[in-house]
Amino acid sequence: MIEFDRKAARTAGLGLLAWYEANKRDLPWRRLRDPYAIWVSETMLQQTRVETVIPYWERWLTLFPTVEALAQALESDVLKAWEGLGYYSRARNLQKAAQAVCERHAGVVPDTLDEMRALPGVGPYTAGAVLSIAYDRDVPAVDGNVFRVLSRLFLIEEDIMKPKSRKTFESIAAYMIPEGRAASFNQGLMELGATVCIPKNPRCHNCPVQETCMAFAEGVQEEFPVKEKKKPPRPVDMTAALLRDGDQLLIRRRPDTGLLAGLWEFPGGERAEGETLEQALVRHLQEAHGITVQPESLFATVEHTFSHLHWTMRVYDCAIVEGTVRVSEDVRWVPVDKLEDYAFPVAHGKIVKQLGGLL
DNA sequence: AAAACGGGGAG
DNA sequence: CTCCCAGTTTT
Repeated sequence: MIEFDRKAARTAGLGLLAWYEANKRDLPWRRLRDPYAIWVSETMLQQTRVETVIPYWERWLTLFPTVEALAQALESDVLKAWEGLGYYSRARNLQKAAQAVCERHAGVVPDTLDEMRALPGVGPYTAGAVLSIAYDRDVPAVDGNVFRVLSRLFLIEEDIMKPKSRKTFESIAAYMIPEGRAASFNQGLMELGATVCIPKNPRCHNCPVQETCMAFAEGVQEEFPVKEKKKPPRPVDMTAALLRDGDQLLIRRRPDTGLLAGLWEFPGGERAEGETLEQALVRHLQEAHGITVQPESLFATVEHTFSHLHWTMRVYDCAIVEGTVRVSEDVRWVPVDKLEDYAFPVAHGKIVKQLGGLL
């Protein structure tokens, strides 16, 4: 099984709890006990910093104050409210989950691990976080901060990138929970990781559990957690077309699955092997919209890095030399000053920003 | 087990 | 520039 110092774990659990109660940050979702509001905050906080989330969370609770409101909202409004937060499946899943909660649980966020886990977008972390914080259940909530803090406290050398190591950390975290106090303990563990036990240059001098930290005792806190290196983003040459009709520009909605699902963009696509950028653009517009275009001038170059790929997107001012665009629900001519009504990924939003003096 | 899935902030 | 963050889903 897992080896760790049980006595040290209990001591650290209590120390962390006391430290959190005395030092917790005043975050807006900590002022409420509404399970829905907490669930929304936990979903937004996935891979996203607190400071980034706060304004989104406040706007979200105004737009969609209840599970019912979210369930009944237009998906386009949901995506617009999420615009810029990234990982858009979180927003789509959150709405689907809200609809499931209305159908299966009469609009009440479930209070059991199994029922929470059954909702789309709710994994082991979010289920544990909502159950402990909103319903005071003594279950662990293990995120990146917890991996880091516990790996240092107990000198755990397992690679945190491997799925199986989650169980190790959940077991330790579960053991450390002071009975009935998981809400504060779990948040304390994460708070310590976010403010003191940080990845680089951890502030061990004002750590409440320095006494029981094995990594600090050996001066190796910077070496933890053990994490395998991930591959660099793959470079992709992307093209996009500015097609004009009077004061209007052509935009289209991306497919419901895959990268940036459901967001709007300027038409174009990846350059294939052995193709020039202009050839790629002409091919994509022909294939997708049945028109032949002529790239006339380079309007802008936009760089954007995702976790797994890097776009260099060339945006061309184009003329349609043959055919007519078939408009639909997902392909529209939109006046420049109405573009802000649509949810764009950041890369295409950069294009919108540069459109100012165009028309 | 590995890859896909965004975006921004810190050093 | 590199690394990393209150992760989940799909392959």
